[in-house]
Amino acid sequence: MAIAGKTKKDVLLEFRTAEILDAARTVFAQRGFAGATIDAIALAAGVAKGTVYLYFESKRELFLASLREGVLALHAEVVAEMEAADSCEGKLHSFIAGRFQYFSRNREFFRIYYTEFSHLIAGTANSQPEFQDLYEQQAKLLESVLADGIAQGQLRPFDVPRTARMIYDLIRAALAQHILHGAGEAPEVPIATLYEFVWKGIGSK
Amino acid sequence: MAIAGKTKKDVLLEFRTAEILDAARTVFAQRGFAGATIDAIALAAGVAKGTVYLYFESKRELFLASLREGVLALHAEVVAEMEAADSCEGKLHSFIAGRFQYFSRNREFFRIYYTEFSHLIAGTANSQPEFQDLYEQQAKLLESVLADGIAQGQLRPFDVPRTARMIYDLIRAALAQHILHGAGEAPEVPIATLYEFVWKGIGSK
Amino acid sequence: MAIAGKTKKDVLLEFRTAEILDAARTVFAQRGFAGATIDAIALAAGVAKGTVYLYFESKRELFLASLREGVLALHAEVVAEMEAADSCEGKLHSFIAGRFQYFSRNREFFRIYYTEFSHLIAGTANSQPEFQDLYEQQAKLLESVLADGIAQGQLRPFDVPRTARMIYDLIRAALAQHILHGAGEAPEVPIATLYEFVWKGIGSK
Amino acid sequence: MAIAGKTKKDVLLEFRTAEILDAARTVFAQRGFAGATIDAIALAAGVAKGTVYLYFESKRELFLASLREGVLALHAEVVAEMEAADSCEGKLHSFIAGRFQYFSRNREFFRIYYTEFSHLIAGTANSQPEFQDLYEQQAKLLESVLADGIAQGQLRPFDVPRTARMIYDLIRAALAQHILHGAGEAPEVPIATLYEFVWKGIGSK
DNA sequence: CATGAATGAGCATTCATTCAT
DNA sequence: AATGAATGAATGCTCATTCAT
Repeated sequence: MAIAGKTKKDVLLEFRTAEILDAARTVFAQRGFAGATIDAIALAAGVAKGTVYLYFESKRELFLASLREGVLALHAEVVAEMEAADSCEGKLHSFIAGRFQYFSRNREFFRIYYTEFSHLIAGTANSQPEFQDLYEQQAKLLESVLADGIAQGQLRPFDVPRTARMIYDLIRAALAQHILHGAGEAPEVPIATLYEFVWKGIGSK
Repeated sequence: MAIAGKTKKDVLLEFRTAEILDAARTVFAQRGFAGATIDAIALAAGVAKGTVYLYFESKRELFLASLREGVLALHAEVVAEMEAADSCEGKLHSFIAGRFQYFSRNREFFRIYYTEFSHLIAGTANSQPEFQDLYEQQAKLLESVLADGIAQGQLRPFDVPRTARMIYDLIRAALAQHILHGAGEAPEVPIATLYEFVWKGIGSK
Repeated sequence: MAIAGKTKKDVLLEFRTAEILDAARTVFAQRGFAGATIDAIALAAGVAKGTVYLYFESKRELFLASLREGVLALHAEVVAEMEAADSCEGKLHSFIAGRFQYFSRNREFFRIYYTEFSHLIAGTANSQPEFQDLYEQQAKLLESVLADGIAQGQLRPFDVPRTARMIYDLIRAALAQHILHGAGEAPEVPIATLYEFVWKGIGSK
Repeated sequence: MAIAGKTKKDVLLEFRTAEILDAARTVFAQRGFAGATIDAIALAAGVAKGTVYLYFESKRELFLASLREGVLALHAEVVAEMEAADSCEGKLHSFIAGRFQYFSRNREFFRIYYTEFSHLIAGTANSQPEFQDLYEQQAKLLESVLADGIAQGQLRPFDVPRTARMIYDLIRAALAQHILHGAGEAPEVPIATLYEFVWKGIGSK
């Protein structure tokens, strides 16, 4: 009974949180951080303005939460996919394909993801350290694949961190073309093009 | 006399315009579009707030003008550099190196350039058609090099527009690392790394 | 049984009321009326926010109740003390000393008492007639002593109501110095100083 | 010409400042600090909300300015009046009478003056050090008169700072009765009553 | 032409109060 | 009776834009 009571509360909490988070993601994606208003988010979530503040401390916090949630889900999915691959090529392919698949299912989220990581790179406004961490987490994942590839002689030696960031940014760029300007095209072609480009760019021969 | 009078006027007009444009570039670069105020720009330009509106219709318009000016200068410089190169590799190298050189001399400008093209790609808030044109202008320049390379058999056949945009965005990303996080490092190494990566990625063998 | 049941209810009612009233007094004293929140009071009282509204109509009402309670207790104590004194001087001294003693034991309460009577006098925002009554009750007590003193020839004739209010306010001011800025000093000295000043000020010779 | 131009500007500046300050004084007096809104002040001043912020940094700053202005004017007037008196009694009388006269001409201002000094004494909310200074300035003025009186043997020896504050607060209390509840009565009677009260309270015999 | 004083729409945040459970 | 989630009105402050001088 105690469990049931607690669960009921938790369900509501999660439900509202998700509701608001979803609305926030949509509005932030459409209008950007500055352009989004709490009013609009509350309206989209179907709650009153004050309710948003029961679940999130501030506009910034809400924004970060919506970004964090998406990035963590992306990361989890990609990691799972990569673990299923056994070769170095396979892992790289999973890293790329996993991202394409995730964002194909979360198109609106890509806008915030792309924009905010651009801001992070440009050093504009935010500097949220947590942000840098999320970025690093992604890059490290790629670094480890590249380092393995070099160790196994499949890849030529190169500056791993620099190249990892380069590839990471390249994928972001290709994703932008596909997700935002791809008009619903199947992801196989761009994935193949990108994978080939990258593999050739770093391959040993 | 009519000519002289008009010229004098024009000189003043151009002078003021340049003065405001310079101030705007600096302030926008430092604080971003939302964070910049007309007050700050007017102060930096040494004119009164109202004067800014005699030369530019709105804050947005001023921002676009300062961006346009920089992009056109970049374009002109890169085109000149590329024309001096005769081979396909040389042109690609010039395209990359020219950008690094331009932005090494116009570091503050890079922030707006980078951020705003990110916004353009993300489709956030602006959609200024003129903007899209500036982007296309850059991409076309690259496309023509790639197309030539394929025609001459130096590059393997691939989807030219897609790849051109991908490379273009990759260069932007590498520039961001170099200009914003490179701590004054010489541009030769990142240029070489990037060039090699790209050339291998699209090369015929 | 009916009596027992009702009593049980009443006990709980009184208990809750007192609990909330105490919490309110503390919070109002610390943060002032505007600065206090129902949330904070409910927390301090160990009840839920909504519960406060079961016992008091509004924030203002709760504030008034906590003030009233304290003033009535003060009044009762001072009256008892004065009745024990037989001379006119003694009664005046009791009036002053009783206040010092009461507020020495209810320091936190003094802040609301002082502030709110200031507001009452200044005519700011409240005008609660009940409030005026509490004030008058105090003043009348003093008036009767003064009138007696004049009747017995110990005091020179003067405008009794005006002087009573003046003395009353003077005591409030001296209390403020003692309670809020006295750093725990013994009350004897300020009581003596004040009593002497007043007695000389109104004495017949 | 330069002077004229500057004057014109200054005149406008002073005019607006006074206009807003007047409106602020009235609104603050009627509704208190918390109850007053910038909107209401702007409306009363006949300007737009934003204009208020061209002349004053914040609501608090505006409030302080309106208080400061009044207190300084009061102080200047009282000092002038006291200098005209040559005896110790005369100076004390001027101190009292000057205040009654000033506030008779600035009734609305008395509300802020009274309330805010009460807050200062109660230690509520503000703590603005400047505030404490204004209070001290008044008290010192009185202290010097008392110290002179004792030195000349006209007054019995007593704790000067404590008594000065007591008298100062007593005057505030009497002023409150007269200004706020005196129904336009002539000031002579309360001045006389108060002066007599004080003089007897501190006199040597 | 240039100025800068004035405008007022716009927005994040708080909190007393209500009411379904 | 008690709870606490939800509400939404209220407000200080910013800043792009205008316009009288």
